[in-house]
Amino acid sequence: MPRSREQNEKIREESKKNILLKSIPYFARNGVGGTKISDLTKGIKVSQGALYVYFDSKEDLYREVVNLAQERIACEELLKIAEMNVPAIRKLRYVSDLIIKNLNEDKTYVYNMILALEGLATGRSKEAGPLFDFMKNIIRSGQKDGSFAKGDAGKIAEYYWSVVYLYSMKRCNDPKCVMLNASELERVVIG
Amino acid sequence: MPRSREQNEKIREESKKNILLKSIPYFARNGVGGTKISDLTKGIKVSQGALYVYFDSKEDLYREVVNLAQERIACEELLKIAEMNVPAIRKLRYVSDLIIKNLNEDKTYVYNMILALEGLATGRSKEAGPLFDFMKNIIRSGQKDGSFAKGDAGKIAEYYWSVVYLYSMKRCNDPKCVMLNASELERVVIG
Amino acid sequence: MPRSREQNEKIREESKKNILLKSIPYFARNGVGGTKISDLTKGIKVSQGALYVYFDSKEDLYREVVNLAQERIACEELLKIAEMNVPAIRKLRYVSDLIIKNLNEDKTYVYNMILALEGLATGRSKEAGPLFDFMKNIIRSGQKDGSFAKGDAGKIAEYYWSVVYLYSMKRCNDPKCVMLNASELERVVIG
Amino acid sequence: MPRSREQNEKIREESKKNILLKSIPYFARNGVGGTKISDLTKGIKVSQGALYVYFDSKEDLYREVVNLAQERIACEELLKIAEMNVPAIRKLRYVSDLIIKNLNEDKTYVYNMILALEGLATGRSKEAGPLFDFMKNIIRSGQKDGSFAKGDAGKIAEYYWSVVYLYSMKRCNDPKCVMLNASELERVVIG
DNA sequence: CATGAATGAGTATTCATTCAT
DNA sequence: TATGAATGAATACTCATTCAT
Repeated sequence: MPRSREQNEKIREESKKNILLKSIPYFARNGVGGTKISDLTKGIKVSQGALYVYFDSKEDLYREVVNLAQERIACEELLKIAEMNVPAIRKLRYVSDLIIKNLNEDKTYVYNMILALEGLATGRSKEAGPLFDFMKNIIRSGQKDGSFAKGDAGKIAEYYWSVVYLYSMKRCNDPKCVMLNASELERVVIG
Repeated sequence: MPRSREQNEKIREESKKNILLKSIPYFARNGVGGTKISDLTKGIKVSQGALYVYFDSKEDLYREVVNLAQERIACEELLKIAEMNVPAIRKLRYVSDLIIKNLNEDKTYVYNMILALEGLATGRSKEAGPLFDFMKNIIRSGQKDGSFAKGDAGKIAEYYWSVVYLYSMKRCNDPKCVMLNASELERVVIG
Repeated sequence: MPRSREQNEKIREESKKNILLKSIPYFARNGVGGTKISDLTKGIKVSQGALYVYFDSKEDLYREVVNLAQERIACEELLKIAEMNVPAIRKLRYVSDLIIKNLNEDKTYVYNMILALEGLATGRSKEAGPLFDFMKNIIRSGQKDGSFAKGDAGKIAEYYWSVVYLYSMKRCNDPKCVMLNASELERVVIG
Repeated sequence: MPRSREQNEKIREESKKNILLKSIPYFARNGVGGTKISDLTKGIKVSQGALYVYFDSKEDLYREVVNLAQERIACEELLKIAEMNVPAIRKLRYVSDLIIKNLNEDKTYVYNMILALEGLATGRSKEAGPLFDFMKNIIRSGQKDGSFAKGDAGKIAEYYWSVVYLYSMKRCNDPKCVMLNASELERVVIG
């Protein structure tokens, strides 16, 4: 008996999601150029053919992986902090604590962060996506209430995330390296 | 009549230096993986054979290019600041001004900076070389006289250079992008 | 529907064997250095990529080709002669007849022989493998019963195979050249 | 004052001879394919350019090296044995003793022999040159007086030299290897 | 003529993508 | 659809030969 259209659709979705999720560590560790499709597919136990059913090219896969990583970083847990009714300085601390805690405890979080912020390190900050705007808003409100340093909120946000990115890279290469703490991370914002 | 040994020595040295210098923009813009030897040699107008006379492999060339870039960044002009008889906070400002000025005015400086700090972005901060130690010393002395923020001087130095690195990448991809200014750059150090 | 593991296993084995077998004439005729991968793959109608799926390098392929050639020469037909219950002198004649007949009739046999004995011509007689020991044993037993010449059995075996090798080379370069006959070949052993 | 035509001619001859002589070990050890011009010229302390003044190509140099090696093997000392007024069997022994003695004592002789006989191992026996005819004549006269085995003198000569060639290769690769003695070498001829 | 730096055609090897099963 | 063997264009590297000095 043939599967129904919905079942097929669901299976497709799941297969695709499976590939995306499992690809994250590979691209985070080695970048696009350093990741070989043959290694990747062997590692995630998917045939090369299957991969090309769901994605047009390695680049295409990479783009979708980055999008997924950004979604997973800019998750509800993080974004709802923006809506809290607390001063910007408290928001910033919540955010920083959350990030540092996750980077310390969750290797997958490290990978996602690297991918989510990879655009930063290659000068395509616009691709840093929602995280960028999220932080810019917090900074603006902190500057308004006088608790944050003055300056271009966009540049400062970039600043903040670049440090997060660098530390994510360090954790990725050396998972035992000492993490920065929240006040160190925030210094650039608070001044 | 054959050339003298010294003449040959000189020609060899110049050829090698020529390749190294002209390779800088290629590796800075595209990294090792993204740089094709055939493009590079065509671009710098040197035969592929000549390149392999002076370097064992693409990787070898890249390493030497990075070393050269580090030397050119950690030049006398910069390093003599460390020996000046002024407070750390003044030294820091001299350094920051110098860097920002050069990043603004000199595309080559941007390329050199990217290569010199590439190790940072891949978590191999030790490979950032003399720049790293140079900044650590300034930070330590600034912490001693109380003008700088407390904290692990190594981490803060990394912090500083990571921001420089990120902005260098931005300038490289978009030479018209707005540069950060000295006080923004220093905020993380001064706190 | 995907192939079963066994089907794939079989396909792989056959592909590898196919490459090995078809490579024999190329390496026999031109040696490793004289054989170009591009020519070889074009000639045997296999993509270069496929070759490198099964073999790490040209050298690796060559080694395996030599091993195969040795197996094919030291085949059952030949080796069972050693176990016959006849005097050494009869064994030697059987062996010589078999070799000469095959060299005369079968171009492939010529190629295999060249590859199997190539080690001889480069002074690495140990690599001549089982053929070498096989002949040494016959010679020893012939020396015991007095029908063969005295002397170091190893050296005499080398002698015997070197003549076989030389004639194989001649047949390879000029398939119409006059073959030596069994008694000429055996003279070195029988004395 | 410019050199006279004769002086120039002499200098040319000497330079050329120098290259030829010094190239012998390289080609003997590694063959044409295995010998790199860059290694060769560095080893014999001659510039690459100079080599191409005297020889049109690597192949050309190789041919001349082989010719020289053949001359040096088929030297007066050897060839005058043919004219001696002694039975063929004595001539053969003189020849065998001379060859074996030289192969044992003189590395250069080993190299020359390899080059002189290389044609044999590649089935181009005609290129074995004067040595071939020399031995054929001795064999014919030995067959006439009944002291040698019957058979095609040409084939037997090839036989004889092939063994000399193989042992030269062995000495070349392992100078400590045990040499064969005259009666072993002659067996194929005497029968 | 001598030199050795430079050339570039040639060769081995890799890897994203395709396709028969 | 799923599979992984096969493809071949792309790429790093080599080396006989040339040529400016």
